[in-house]
Amino acid sequence: MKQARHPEPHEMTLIAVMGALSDPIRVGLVRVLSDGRERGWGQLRAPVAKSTLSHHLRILRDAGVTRTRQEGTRCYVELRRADLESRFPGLLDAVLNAAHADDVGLQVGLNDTAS
Amino acid sequence: MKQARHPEPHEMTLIAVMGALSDPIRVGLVRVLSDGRERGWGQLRAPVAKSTLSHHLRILRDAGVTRTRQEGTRCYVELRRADLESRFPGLLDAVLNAAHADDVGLQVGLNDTAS
DNA sequence: TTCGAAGTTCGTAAAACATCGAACAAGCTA
DNA sequence: TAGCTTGTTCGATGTTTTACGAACTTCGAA
Repeated sequence: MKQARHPEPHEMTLIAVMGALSDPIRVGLVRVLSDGRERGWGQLRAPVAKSTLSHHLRILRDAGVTRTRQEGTRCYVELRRADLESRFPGLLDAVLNAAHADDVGLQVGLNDTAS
Repeated sequence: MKQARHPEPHEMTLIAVMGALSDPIRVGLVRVLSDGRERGWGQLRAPVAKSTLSHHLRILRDAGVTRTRQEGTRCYVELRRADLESRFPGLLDAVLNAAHADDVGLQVGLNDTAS
């Protein structure tokens, strides 16, 4: 479990980001992270097997949408809001607003832990 | 070749639109149409077979991104800018700006016809 | 050092997608 | 009517995506 590679802003591509955000589970994950707070992997709740959740988080990470930090055996995920905004201005907000208005990604949430 | 069905604005889904806009050919088509002018099918130039182009135009149409109008054997395509804007505010512009800055979809263009 | 917890990776299977050429349907035109 | 033009649809193929469980790796705890 080595530290995963994250793309620099200039390495992000529109197509990869659009692809990453065209799956309801991943949009749900992004919504959960949209308050800017870093979340523990285990805190994330989605109706898929953990290997599948790992896969989705990888797609988001590889596209540059999220950043994953390792700490011991745990890892923490956060949205790369500023990087996305500088690279693709307005895109993330437009998607988040649309997802909110449309109730996309509600199947994803947080486990009830002491926040 | 009956008139194709187009989704009403309330039938459009974010996921379908994001999916439609996560392919470079389709982003290129949207860019070509982004000046708001209606274009003839035959005017559209993309490095794929015509059956494939037809497929891409269908994905865009089914997602609600474009409208296709039939006239005799010809058909004409246009961007549904206002519908998209009302349904997903800011999304199309963000994608178009990013695509422009990033040179996404340049393989798509117009045939040199008397405009 | 043995065990459990946390994620990732692997192997696999099913579905979706992109692509092509061929066949087709519908409307002009000769 | 016969033929041409314009796009769509069909059938096939290879790739990508989503998904699962099992196996694996790391680290922390007992």
